[in-house]
Amino acid sequence: MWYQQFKDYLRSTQLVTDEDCAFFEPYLKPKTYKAKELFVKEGSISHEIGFINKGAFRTYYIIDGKEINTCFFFENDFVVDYDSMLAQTPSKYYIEAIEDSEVMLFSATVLRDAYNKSHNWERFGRLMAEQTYRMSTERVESFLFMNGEERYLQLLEKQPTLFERVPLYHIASYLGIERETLSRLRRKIAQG
Amino acid sequence: MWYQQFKDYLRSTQLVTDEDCAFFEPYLKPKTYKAKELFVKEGSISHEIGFINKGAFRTYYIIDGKEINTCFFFENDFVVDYDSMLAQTPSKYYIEAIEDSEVMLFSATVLRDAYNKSHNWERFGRLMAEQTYRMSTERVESFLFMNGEERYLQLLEKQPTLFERVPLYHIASYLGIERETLSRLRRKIAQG
DNA sequence: CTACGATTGTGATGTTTGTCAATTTTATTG
DNA sequence: CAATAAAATTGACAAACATCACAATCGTAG
Repeated sequence: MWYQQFKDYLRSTQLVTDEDCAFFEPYLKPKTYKAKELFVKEGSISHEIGFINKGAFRTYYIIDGKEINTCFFFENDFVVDYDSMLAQTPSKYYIEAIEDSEVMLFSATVLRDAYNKSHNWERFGRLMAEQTYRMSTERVESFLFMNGEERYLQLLEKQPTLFERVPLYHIASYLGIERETLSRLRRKIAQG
Repeated sequence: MWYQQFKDYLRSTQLVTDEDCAFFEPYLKPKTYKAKELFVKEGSISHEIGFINKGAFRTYYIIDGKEINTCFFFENDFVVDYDSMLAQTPSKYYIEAIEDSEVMLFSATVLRDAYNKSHNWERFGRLMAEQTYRMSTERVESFLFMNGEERYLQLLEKQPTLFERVPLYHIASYLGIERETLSRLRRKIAQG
């Protein structure tokens, strides 16, 4: 059952009790997305968060007619435009399913209620924010301290599964380089 | 009085009560830093957070013998290696006073206690984390979507005071470019 | 005021990466 | 399996940026 996976994930964090979980249950809505279907459209305000049971999503931005990927989400991740959700401002991004996917949806309002009613959920929210912050700073540092090749090698090491599920031209823009450049890097690295 | 400025700041957030503030008061330690004095040394674990009453700090990293600035802190900011503090891992950075400064110090342990004891403080921590997260993603985006010139112009618009208090060669590395490149950009922009 | 160090600017040159156009390889569908 | 679309590669060239060496300017202690 779909509920089960979400509950298992929450339990594994050891941050919330079964009681805390029960608060959420009535507000959870399962939903499926076909590959290429949009989860968030640029310009919209994100009211919903999805816990991914199965599948994958990408967040991208369009600039000069070119798509730039900023984020990938997979099983047991929360798919959301966190920025838009937090500030309740229009999203700058599109979020698109890149595989047929199954998610548990819940609204930002319910989450905020949970934060208000339960210290545990508030802590959960803090730790989530701190964790995403750390991922984000790592990314900033990768741009400050490394060149494209080093960023590629680091990503390859840290998230090898990414390369099995996402085409290289999506990864290139995530690394902040052109697909041609990534292709050349890979040849250079393969040749030694 | 130094306490007062910190309390005024906390009140202005409207997130914590006077009672919540009182919890902190016994643990606050005023401290001054001379310009060029270190607040955090690379390799150390950050146990302390400072609220800046007056002055300025910079966070930098040394790579290939070259300093790269990643962060600047000013009045009413918290100066801290947030990453090292959260994860309790050795800092990758140096944090240095760039002006004679006055800060209110408190320990990460006290903060964690506050998080545990008070839902209000926990919420405060969540919102801080969310805010720093948003600043961090903005920075990632600036690297993905913009070139050096655009990053410079954006920074000039968003943080004009930075340019009054920090030399350009520190700003250059913050922007991810060389000081010479920044100098040339400025000439080009000045000439139209 | 002078001298020194800190900061900023400039020129010449090389490297890295982007851009455009085309081609090859790989996957998908009828 | 053939046809077609999607993804990855390649070459030629241009633009952005780094590097090295040095010159100019600014600010401040003596």
